[in-house]
Amino acid sequence: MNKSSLCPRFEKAMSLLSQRWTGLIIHQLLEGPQRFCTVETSISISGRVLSERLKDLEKHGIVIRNVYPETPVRIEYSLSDKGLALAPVLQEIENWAEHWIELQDSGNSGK
Amino acid sequence: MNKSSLCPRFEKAMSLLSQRWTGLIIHQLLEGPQRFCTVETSISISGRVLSERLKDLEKHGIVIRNVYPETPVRIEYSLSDKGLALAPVLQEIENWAEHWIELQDSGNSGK
DNA sequence: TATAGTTACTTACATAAAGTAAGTATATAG
DNA sequence: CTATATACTTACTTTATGTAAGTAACTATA
Repeated sequence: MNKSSLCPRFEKAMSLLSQRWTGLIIHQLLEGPQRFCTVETSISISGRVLSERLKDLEKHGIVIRNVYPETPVRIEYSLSDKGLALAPVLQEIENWAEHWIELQDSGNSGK
Repeated sequence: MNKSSLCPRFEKAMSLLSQRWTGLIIHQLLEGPQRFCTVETSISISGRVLSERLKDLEKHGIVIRNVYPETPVRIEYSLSDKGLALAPVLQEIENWAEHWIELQDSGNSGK
């Protein structure tokens, strides 16, 4: 019951970032603004869940939905400053993965 | 279809870390070795899922299960070097949360 | 010896989240 | 009018998680 030991900001951040796909979507958008179908195929997420996640991330001010009334209309998703600020988090995960994840099996690394 | 754009190590790391509770469990264990019930109550996770996660994290060499044949037997979970190496990731999430997460509403921060 | 308590789980079942596939809306091209 | 494309939404299935009860091993108390 002592959830009090956790910083509520951290807890909120974790509830966002520990959702499936959220990290990969942000990582993908760090490469630049992209369309729905680009993200969809890049990370092999289902359209249903991508739609859900993008709406959620937009609601949290992490992702921005840009509509270009071209012909045909083009919609691009990009990261806000809040979203771009997550770059160091993803970078640290990459660093860790480089050092500690082995590809052959999923067992423990002896490094 | 082009999953090739993702580093497979990173992808593997994300599939672990983006599971619900994984981050909070590691964050909790960064405070030191702890018993099952301590983790359970600290982060309000259900015993069923905690058991599942600890087994998975142990399998991946991130968590170590220490059995002390005392009376009564004491079982403590701690982080391996691989697990301890995740500290910078959690730290970056904390930094981000400090700067960008507001507590009142879940909307976008204007910072 | 019987009863109850504690820890670390496991099992059975219910609900929530995610995957799959088809459908809709809007627009252009032919 | 038909076909194509993008960005979704909807209906349905599968998987993950939550809840609550149960089990195993041991201790403490009556």
